[in-house]
Amino acid sequence: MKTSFYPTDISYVVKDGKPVIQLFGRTVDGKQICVLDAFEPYFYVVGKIDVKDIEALQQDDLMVVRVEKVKKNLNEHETSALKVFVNIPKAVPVIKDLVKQLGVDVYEYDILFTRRYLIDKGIVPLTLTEVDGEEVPAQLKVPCIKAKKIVPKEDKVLQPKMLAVDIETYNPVREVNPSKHPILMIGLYGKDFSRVITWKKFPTKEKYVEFVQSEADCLQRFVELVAQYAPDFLVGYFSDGFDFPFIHERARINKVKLDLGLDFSELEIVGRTQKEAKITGISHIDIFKFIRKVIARSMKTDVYTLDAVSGELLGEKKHVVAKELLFKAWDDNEGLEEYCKYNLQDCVLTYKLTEKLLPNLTEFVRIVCLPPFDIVRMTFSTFVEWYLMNQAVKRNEIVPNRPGRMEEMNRMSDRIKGAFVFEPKPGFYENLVVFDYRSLYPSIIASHNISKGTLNCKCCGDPKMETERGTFWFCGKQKGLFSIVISDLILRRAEIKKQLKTSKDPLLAARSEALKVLANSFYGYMGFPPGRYYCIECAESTTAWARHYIHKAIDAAKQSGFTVLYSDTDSLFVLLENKSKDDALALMEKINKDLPGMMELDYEGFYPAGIFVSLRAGDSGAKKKYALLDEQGNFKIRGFETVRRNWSFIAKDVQKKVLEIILKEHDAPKAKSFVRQVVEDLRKNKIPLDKVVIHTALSKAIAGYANVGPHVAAAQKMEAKGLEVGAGTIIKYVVIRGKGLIRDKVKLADEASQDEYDGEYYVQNQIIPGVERIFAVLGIGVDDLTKNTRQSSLGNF
DNA sequence: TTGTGGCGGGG
DNA sequence: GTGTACGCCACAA
Repeated sequence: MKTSFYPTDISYVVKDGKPVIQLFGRTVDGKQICVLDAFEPYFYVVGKIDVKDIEALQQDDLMVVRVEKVKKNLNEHETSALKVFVNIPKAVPVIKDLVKQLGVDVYEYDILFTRRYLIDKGIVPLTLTEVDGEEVPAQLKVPCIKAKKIVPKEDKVLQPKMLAVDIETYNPVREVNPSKHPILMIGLYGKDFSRVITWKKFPTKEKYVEFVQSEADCLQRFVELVAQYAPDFLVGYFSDGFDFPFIHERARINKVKLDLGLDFSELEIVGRTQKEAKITGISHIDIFKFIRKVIARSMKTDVYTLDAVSGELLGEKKHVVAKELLFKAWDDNEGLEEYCKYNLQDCVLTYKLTEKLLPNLTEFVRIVCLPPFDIVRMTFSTFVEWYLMNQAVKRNEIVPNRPGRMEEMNRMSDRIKGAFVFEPKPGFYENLVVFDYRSLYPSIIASHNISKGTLNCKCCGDPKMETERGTFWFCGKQKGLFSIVISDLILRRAEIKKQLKTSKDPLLAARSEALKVLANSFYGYMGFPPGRYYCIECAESTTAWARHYIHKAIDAAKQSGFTVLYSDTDSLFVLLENKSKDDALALMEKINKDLPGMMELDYEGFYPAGIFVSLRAGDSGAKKKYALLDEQGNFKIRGFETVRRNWSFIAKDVQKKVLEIILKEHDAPKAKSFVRQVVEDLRKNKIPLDKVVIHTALSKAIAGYANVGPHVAAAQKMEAKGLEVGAGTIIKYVVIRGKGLIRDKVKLADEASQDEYDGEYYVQNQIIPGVERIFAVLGIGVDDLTKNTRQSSLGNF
């Protein structure tokens, strides 16, 4: 009988001395199943040795089953190897040590059994798979099929059934302590399903609230409801680090069995430093981990609280309630309904976030070919590595070993020379054109065949590249693994981008993004010390070629009569002066004609005006600090770190307005008089109070601060008023007039009045630092902005 | 400049 | 579990 299903999770058991893979998933008609498949553990041996010597190896009940002679490639060169099969997975590390003692090399002895299975069978989680086999009885919560044959079927993906979970705990002090404090409520949210289980009764009309007798009952009911809902994904926010470890400990204390696993196994917390909560057959997705690792780089926020992340990605926030007073509400049984609402809303947000990011998660699962549980918890280097390993196996390559401790230490001391930066002269410029190399590092790796196995080959030697650590070249006859794999990624992405022009499918967009991110991670991976495919010569060559090509573009621009203003890594800023945009495009064509393979210089844009500022007045470099104005009137601002959260609105407003006047109107005197007006208004307390409020988030508990800065002083005042203040609390304060230290002059925002704020403080510490460097470029000093001289002029520029 | 310790997220 | 763990920042030396 043939069954089509989407695998979601994988594990294995040893039955009658033989390992059996358990592949959990959901069938096309929506039923959960488990597929059982026999699979043999093995590893490779390379070296001169008698097969009989290996066959004889045994230790207790761990033994070699058989040995096969195979043809493989090692570091991209042909070799003969022995494939050593052992009886159970646990035997691999033991037997490989025995083999190693015989003086030969061993490989692929640390690839997890379940992952080995996925690679070898080419099974892609979340993707339609067909199993041929009969149903067999088994001790599981779901029907079991014993596989005769299992193959990937169609390029269709699962819409997983998801359940979000969140807990609230009794928390009288600022400390998380599951051994002392009980769980008060557990929230669940899924499709057409809302529930908050709690064990103190109060009157309510909300249907989602369910009362039970005790904390133990609450935990018990949680287990029942999860089983009833039968999710593919159980989702939480920081649930590896908080919710599940807490639930686990409370269940232990209350003697409740958390047999959530589809094989009746209990929730398991593994790992010392980075905890992971595992449930057999159900994928526990800690969406926080995925967001911080994969999505974070494309987000604006710099804090990853559920509130901030939901706000940005969903436009929805947490339910507002005094969380730190929950223990009191519980003791007095007053206002608990609000906390239930809060609990449920956290689940809703967690659910929606996962729903939104599902295309991204799914694409990483499909590219890297690992279960969602693993993908959510992996870093980029492991993504690249796992992808390479998959490709290596497909190409009959033996996967290199990870470095030993010593080797890794040696690698860590190796630093490579970075990218080329041509620093601009600070100043105001008109009519700039920006070019950049499209995917510079990936395209160099692809075009120059940069790979561990093609490094300094014996058969050819061009072109050579001189680097800091020697002369390197890459084979011109045989394509290397890195280069093949990265070319494939680039081509696949180009194909998807074509499709995206006529389609808005979020899966396609996510796939394109995933491919890009993966390709961009290759360069970093080559210099990643714990990597299996570590190749410092490859990384060094990549940056050396990058410098070569950017210099080439700079030279070509100069030769065509352009003034080169600025260049960093892969981009080039030139001034048009008396030339046209067409001249710039012609220059680009000329440069592109000589580029090898997949390399290409792109026209990034034309900017009517731009300003480059220096780090400090007098400093020559203006690296990565500029503001450009495009033809639509939008700003492109880089490196102005002055616009920060903990600045007052007036400081941000003034900086923005000054850039606008200078770039759009080219009117320095106007910008100057604007600032002077603000300075005067501040000194006369004419700027509204809410514009001078400073917002700062407390990074830790008040007691943790050794020296009391202004925001800490303000926090102390809040505490004195009886408000709960801790890490993460946003402190809003105003600096008022007076003598002494700043911290003695702070007032809470809602207690200060319009006429008492210290205008001079704002001028010196908020306004001036934000615009000082911009004016320095125009030859206008701080005194010109703040001193009370009515007359001072500067010609138009 | 390099090295180390703590913390993020959650309540 | 055929395992090994991050990455950034503040602060010190």
